[in-house]
Amino acid sequence: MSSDSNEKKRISESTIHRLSMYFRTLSLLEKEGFETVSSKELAKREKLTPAQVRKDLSFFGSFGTRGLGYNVSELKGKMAEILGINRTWRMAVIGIGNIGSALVSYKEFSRQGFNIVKLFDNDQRKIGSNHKGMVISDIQNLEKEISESNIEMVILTVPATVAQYMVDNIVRAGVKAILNFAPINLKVPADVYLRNENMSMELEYLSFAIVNNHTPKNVK
Amino acid sequence: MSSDSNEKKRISESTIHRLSMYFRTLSLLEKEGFETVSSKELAKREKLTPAQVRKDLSFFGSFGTRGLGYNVSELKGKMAEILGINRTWRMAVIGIGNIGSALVSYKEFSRQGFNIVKLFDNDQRKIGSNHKGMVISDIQNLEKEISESNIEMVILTVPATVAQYMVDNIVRAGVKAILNFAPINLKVPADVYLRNENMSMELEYLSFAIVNNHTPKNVK
DNA sequence: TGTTTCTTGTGAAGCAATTCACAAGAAAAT
DNA sequence: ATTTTCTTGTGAATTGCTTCACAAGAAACA
Repeated sequence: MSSDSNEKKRISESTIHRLSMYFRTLSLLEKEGFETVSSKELAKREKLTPAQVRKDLSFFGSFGTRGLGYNVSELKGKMAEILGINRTWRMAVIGIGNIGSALVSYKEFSRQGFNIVKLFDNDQRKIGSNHKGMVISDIQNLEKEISESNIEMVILTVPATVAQYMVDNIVRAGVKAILNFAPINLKVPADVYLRNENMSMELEYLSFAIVNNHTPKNVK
Repeated sequence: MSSDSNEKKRISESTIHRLSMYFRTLSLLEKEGFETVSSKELAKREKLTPAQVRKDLSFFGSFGTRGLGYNVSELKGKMAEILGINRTWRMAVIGIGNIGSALVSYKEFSRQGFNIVKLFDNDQRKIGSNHKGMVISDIQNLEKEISESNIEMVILTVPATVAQYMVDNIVRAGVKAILNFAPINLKVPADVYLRNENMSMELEYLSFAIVNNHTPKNVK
């Protein structure tokens, strides 16, 4: 038995993040012309141990050949499949301010198949205007427009004060995943996935590291 | 003894991130008018256990009063001190593209004392122009200008292809901490702290979660 | 003043993640 | 065909992180 969805393997957050890293590195290796790669080489590029790499992969199957390593493009494909990025995702950005509008033009997202297809704002001056080939919609119509346009993930870049209110709307629209940039703890129902991108927190980590001469560095 | 810098306590990354969260929540509690707070209440707001909160704090001292809890503004002060944000930091943003220029205007940074005081780019059309009250400098002069202006941290928002080259310059300029947005594994000397902000990785996590019906959700 | 109630701070226990170590399998070399 | 070399996949050991559980201290109250 293998990909039975009832096998509730509890995969750790770190393992998933490392899969993303493997995917990225495999893409690079593919470009560089490598046909195969060993866990040793993969580990070296990620600053991990070979055992870590093999263990991570082992949660999902056995993809290698003993004595030889992994086939680069095959493993890349497997990673994409596991991560759910062997397809495209339709996304909306909510809040077209500084960060929001920067993310709309962020090439890395579309390159990975995360396609931003709808923009929302509450500012009358922005609503109806054209932004990177898309018309900015009124946040008032969010529920209706999101559920009609098959959007499964949203990026939330609104001020912290209104973030929870927006989340409630987003959830009602049937969205299942939210990437939140507002520095606030949001509440979502158990079946909705929420990730917080907190950039100040990263700077605070650096600040802590400098001030305390912290040793476990270069993490994440 | 207690705050001796030679006591190399190995504080985990997660603990440090939680300190940031405590700081944020304490600021909120202070605004809401609370004088004291218990580990129980703090934990509830962060979706943690009270023991976790107390253990985290215990690495740095004992700040509470048994039977009563913690004094909100005092603890907030301690957190700021530990995180090194009871001061301001002079920062530079390198690469004034979409993301870079959005971060220059990102209020949350300055609110936390991370002051962006210098901008760099390599685009002749941008160099010399005024951006949010600052003149964009030529990346050619980075080493000289950074070391002259007392900058200890930089935000790196350049394309992945030139990121390592820029890091080498940044390091030579004496910068001790880098927040990198380029999706690439950078090499830095052992005494330089590097954090990677990888937004695609967060979307990939969400994608994984949806596709695999992942259970440990709402983490970080 | 004495008793009750509350909450901290922290060793010990429990759990989760990482690394070790090696058998097993496959290719390459002789 | 046989031996050598290489590298995977994985239980077992280890390390690290979180939670438990409780003594100790402080306030509140009678």
